[in-house]
Amino acid sequence: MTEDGTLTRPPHTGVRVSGEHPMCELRDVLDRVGDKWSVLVMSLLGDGSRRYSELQHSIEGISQRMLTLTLRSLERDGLVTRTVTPTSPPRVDYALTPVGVTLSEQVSALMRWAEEHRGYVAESRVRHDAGSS
Amino acid sequence: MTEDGTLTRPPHTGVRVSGEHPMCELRDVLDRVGDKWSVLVMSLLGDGSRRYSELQHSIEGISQRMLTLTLRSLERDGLVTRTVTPTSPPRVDYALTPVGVTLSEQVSALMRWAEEHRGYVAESRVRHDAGSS
DNA sequence: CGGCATCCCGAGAGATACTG
DNA sequence: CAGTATCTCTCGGGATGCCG
Repeated sequence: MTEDGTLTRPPHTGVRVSGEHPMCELRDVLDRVGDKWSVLVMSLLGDGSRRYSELQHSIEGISQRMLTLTLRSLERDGLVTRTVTPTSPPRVDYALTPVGVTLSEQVSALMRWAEEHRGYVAESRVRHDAGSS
Repeated sequence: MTEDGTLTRPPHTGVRVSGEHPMCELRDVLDRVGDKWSVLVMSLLGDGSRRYSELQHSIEGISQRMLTLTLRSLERDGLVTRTVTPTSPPRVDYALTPVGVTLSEQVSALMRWAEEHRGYVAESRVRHDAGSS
């Protein structure tokens, strides 16, 4: 994310894999999925729409700045919608779009993988760290 | 990754989602998947084992440092194996473990998602950027 | 060939303060 | 309440140089 508020993905170092795979578009998705806050937000919105403040309090440790930046980015990509209800005090609700739902389902698949293999990974680490003591 | 060479995921700011979801283990996976180089390496190893130098030349733009760090990290997590053949000159081959293969399959699923929806995301961005001119 | 050690820089995360 | 603006500082990661 750039300083000026726009969320244009900056200078990918022009990565290119041998077999001419379409890695570029994959990177966009991976940047999304790899983003700490995006995933947490999408995970919460998977259970239904939430207000800004609900998100802020549900996600322990996120700053206002990062929450806003994350939501703007998700909105820009058409993954979440932002609905303003101009009451007083104002109310803003966020929800996943249909496409956003499909991505969050992919993330769920990844969560399942994580749960299935977390023991294995943990053991591997212990074993590895013990060996190279 | 820490300075001293260990790859212990440092100070996660103690993220915790409302409903006591097991986000912690998910983060490990997402850090893996979100990592630019890890994914590229696993993608290449998905086609069979590779030598260090093959990986380095196949992945345009990766530095020695990053390739080594990435491989060590993947090895530590039990996702790739490192096989040294002490010939002269020495030869080192890397390959996915069975569990590594299952993760790379998840990544493939994500790639499919990316291809299916990349047009949508691109359009959303254009539309959004046009609107908020 | 296949690394590790060192120096260095800039993007990006957090904290804080202000606004419609 | 729901943001924007600014300032600071960490640390990911590139470049370079040396070892087994």
